[in-house]
Amino acid sequence: MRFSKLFIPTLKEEPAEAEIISHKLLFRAGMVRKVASGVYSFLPLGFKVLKKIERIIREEMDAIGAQEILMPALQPSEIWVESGRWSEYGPEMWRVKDRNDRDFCLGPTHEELVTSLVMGEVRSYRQLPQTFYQIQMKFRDEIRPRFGLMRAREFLMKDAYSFNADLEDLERSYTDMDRAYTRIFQRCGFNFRSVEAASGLIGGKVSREFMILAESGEDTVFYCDSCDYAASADVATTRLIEPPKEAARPTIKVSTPGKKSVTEVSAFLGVPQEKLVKTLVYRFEDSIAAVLMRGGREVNESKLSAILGTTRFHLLGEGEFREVDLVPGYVGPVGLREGVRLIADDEVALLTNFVVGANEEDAHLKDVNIGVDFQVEEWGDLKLAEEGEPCPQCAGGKLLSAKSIEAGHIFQLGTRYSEAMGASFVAENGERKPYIMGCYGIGVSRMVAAAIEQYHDDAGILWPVSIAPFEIEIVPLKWDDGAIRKTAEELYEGLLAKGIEALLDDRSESPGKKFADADLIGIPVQIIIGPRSIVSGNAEIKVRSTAERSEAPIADAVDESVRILKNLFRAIAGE
RNA sequence: CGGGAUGUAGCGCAGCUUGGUCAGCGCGCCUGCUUUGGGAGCAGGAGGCCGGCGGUUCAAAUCCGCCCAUCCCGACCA
Repeated sequence: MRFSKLFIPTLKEEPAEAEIISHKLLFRAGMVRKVASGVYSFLPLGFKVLKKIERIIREEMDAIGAQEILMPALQPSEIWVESGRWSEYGPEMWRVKDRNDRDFCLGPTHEELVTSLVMGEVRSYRQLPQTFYQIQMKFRDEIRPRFGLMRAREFLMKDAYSFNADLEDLERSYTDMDRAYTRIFQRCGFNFRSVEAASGLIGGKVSREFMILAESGEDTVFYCDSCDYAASADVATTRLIEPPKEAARPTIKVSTPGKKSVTEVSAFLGVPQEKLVKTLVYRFEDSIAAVLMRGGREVNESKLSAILGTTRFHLLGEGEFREVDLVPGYVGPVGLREGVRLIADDEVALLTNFVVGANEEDAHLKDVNIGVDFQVEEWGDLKLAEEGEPCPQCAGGKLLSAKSIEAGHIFQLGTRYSEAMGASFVAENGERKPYIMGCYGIGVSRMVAAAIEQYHDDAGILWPVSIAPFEIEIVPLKWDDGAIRKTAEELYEGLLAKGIEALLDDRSESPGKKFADADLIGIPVQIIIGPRSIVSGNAEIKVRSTAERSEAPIADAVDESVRILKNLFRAIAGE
C-alpha cells in the first residue's frame, strides 16, 4: 500500500481528552476518531489492526471446530424476558422501541439469542456438541465510558457459545476454548495471564479470565511467586494462618466510649487487630446482611455479591442504622436483632476469645466465642486478598499483584439459560434435558488498545508483528529524487512479490516528518532509503521495537528485511 | 447517580477577573519560491453563529440563569 493512498491523519499534538497512552496514540496515529462518548470510528489503519486480530481469532476458533455465524445486534425483548434478564440487566442495557412500540435492545451479549436459535433446531443428543461464534459489535451503556477503546459503549467482541449434552462434554469444549484463547493471546504477542475469575451476572460456576498486564489496567490479578496460582482480585484468596487456640473465657462487656473503628478499639483495649471481629452491615433488596470479618481485613464485595446473588447492595450509611435499629460502630453478632442475615468469613472460625461490638452505644464484648456466645449458619470466603500474603495453593509461595486489562473470559454456564428458556434436547435415554452451555468472549477492539498499552515508547506504537497494520514500511527520505524513488519502488515491488504487507511512504514530506510518522504508527520493520544509501549502495533497516539498525546492500535489502521480520515472528512464537 | 472541571478555527490553547478595535496565537490547511537524515524556511492566503437557549446592558466570548456535550474522581470498610 502507498502511504499517499491511505487516509492516515497523524497528529503532532495529543488530544486534550485522552488520558491513557493507548488512547492518545490511537488518536495521534490516525487510527480512530471519536463519534460520541464511548463510541468510535475506526480509520483505515486502526481497522487493519482490528482485522489482523480478527483473523487470528477466526483461525483459532475454526481450528477447534467452532462455527462462525452472525446474529443480529438488534434483539427483541421477549427472549430477555424469558431468561429473566430484561429486568435483571439494568440501565446498562441499551433499550429501544420500534415504531409499534415493541421493546428491543441493542445486544450487550447473545446468550438468549443463540439459545433461542439452537433450541428450535438442535433436538437430539446426536447433534451435540455445537459451538458457534461471531465477531460483532456489542452495546453497553456503561456507567462511565473511559479510556477510549478500553471501555467503550459500542465495541467489537468475539463471542462463542457451546451447547453440550453433559458436563464432561462441556468440560471438553471449555478446555478447547481455554487452549484456543491461550494461542490467540500468544499469537497476538501479549504478555498476559489466564486467571481464575468470578462469573458475575452471567451465571455459571467455573470461569477464567485472560488478563493483559498493563499499569493502566482497571483490574487487579494476584499470582503466586512460586507456583502457577493466578486469580483475579474478585476471587483471589489466601492461605489462612491458624492462630493458637485458647480455651473459651467468659464474655465480658467493656466500655469503649467513642471507639468505633477496628484501629481505635484495638488501641483502646490493647488487643491486636487480629483478635477483633468487625461486623459490616449491608442493605440488599429489602433485607439486611451482616458480614463478620477479622479485624485488619477488607471485604471483597465481588465475593459478597456472589453469595447474596445480586450486585445491588451497599454498606449501610451513617443515617441508615437507626432505620434498621442497629448502633453504628457497635454492631456485633451477639444478641443481634432478628431478621439480619449473618454471614461469616471462614477465617473468623479460627478465632477464639475475640472482641465484637455489643449492639449498644459505647460498648464492646471481649472474649467472645462462636458456638458459645452466638451461632453462625452461613460461612464463606469473603476476604479481599492482599499482596504478600501466603499463596493458597502451594507452601511457601507469596502472592504478588499486577494491574491488568480483561481481554477474554470463558465460562462454564451450565443450564442457567437453557432452563430459564425451556431449551432442551432428547438424550440417549429418551429423556428431555436442558442443554449444558458454555460461553466465551474476547474484547477485540479492547485488544487493540491493550496492545498499545503494552507496546509503546515516547515516539509512538511498537506493534507486535502479528497484529501490525503493515509488516514493513519503506521510508524514502527524498521522494522527489529519482534514484531514491526508483530504489524505493523496486524494494516495494520486491516485498509485495514475497507476500509481505508493505507500506511505501511515497509522500514528498521532509525526512523529519517521515521518521516521526513511521515511528508513530509503529510498523515493526523500517527500510530507510536516503541520499546516503544511493552513495553507499546500502539500505538501512531499523527494527522499530528495539531501535536496532543494520545496513544491507540494496540488492539484498528485501531478503534481509524479510529475514528480520521472520525473526520477529519467531520471537512471538517463543522459538 | 453524586462531586470537580472544561466547551473560542480541523487540533492544541490565550482572551473572560476589571463588559466597549479581543476575534487572537501555535500547529495543521491552500498558493508560490527555496528546501530535504529526525515534525523545514520565507512570502502571501483561507478558515470561527466564542457549545445552545434565554436574561441583564446603550453594548456580552466576557456578567446571570437554564440546558447540552466532553473529561476526571467517587461509590461511603464501623
